[in-house]
Amino acid sequence: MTQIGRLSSRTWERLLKECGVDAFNGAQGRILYVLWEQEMQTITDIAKQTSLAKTTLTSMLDRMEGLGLVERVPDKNNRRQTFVTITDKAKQYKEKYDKLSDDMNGIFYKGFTDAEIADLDSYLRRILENFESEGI
Amino acid sequence: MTQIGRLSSRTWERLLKECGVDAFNGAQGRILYVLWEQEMQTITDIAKQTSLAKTTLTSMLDRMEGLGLVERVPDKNNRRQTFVTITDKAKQYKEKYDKLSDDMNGIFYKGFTDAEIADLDSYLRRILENFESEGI
DNA sequence: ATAGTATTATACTATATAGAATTATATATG
DNA sequence: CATATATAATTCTATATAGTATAATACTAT
Repeated sequence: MTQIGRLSSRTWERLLKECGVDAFNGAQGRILYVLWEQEMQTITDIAKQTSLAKTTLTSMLDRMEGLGLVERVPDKNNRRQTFVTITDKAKQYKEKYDKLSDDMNGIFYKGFTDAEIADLDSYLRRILENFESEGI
Repeated sequence: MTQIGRLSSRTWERLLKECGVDAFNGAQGRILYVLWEQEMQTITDIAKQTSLAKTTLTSMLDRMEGLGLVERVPDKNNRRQTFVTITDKAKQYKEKYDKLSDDMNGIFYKGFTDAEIADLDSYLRRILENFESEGI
């Protein structure tokens, strides 16, 4: 699984570059993905959904803020926490992202039936739950 | 799968540390793993088996050489290539590694039957083959 | 009130990862 | 033989990732 992770990460970076998406890279794209689902989220929320450490997100979001992809919005009710929201600029890339995401899946799941994909998906979810139940 | 990769990478690092393995870290352990299988390999061989880029291995092997885990041995028949071999020091850790690897699988596959594990394994191999057939 | 604990995020630091360009060597071809 | 091409590894550079330590704020129990 580590190997697949590396190969798909590199392929994903390449696909983005080849299709002229130079506004963000692969890792940033994965963060944008969860923000497209829900525009306003705390850093802890994003950490949970991406399984990234919060320390990683601090610097990632710094860079993405510099690129004009996201903005930090202080929460007035809880001054410890900060909301992150995507900018209009980032929103414009969603369609292209979805298309490339499909291309990626095309490589990934070549020769798989829909049932097999669903099957694998359920295995992966179970593994994620195993980590969760270990408090990881 | 990216999420699982991150969680298991962090868990793997933690397991090694908790069990007092401070001679190498998780990423280095994965390289040692392929060298335990076959002691003498070129850097290109290792790159293929780990799906790491050769540039990554250059610096990884530098560090590991510094730690006394591996040695570079020039190939006398082909001066372009370099063999990498594990040291006796590294060999001593194999048993502990295997034990921790089992622990890791225990978390990963909790609640899985043997048949399900084999099933998932075959899906993952197919995905790896998909990348290979794309020349990735 | 306040002391202790939990939560949220960041700064700092170290390692991992990989692309582009480069160097050295080997192999193929005219 | 000379030149072009392929292969193996490295250097250089940039980003991603996460751990430890820290700071600020919120919550809880007395």
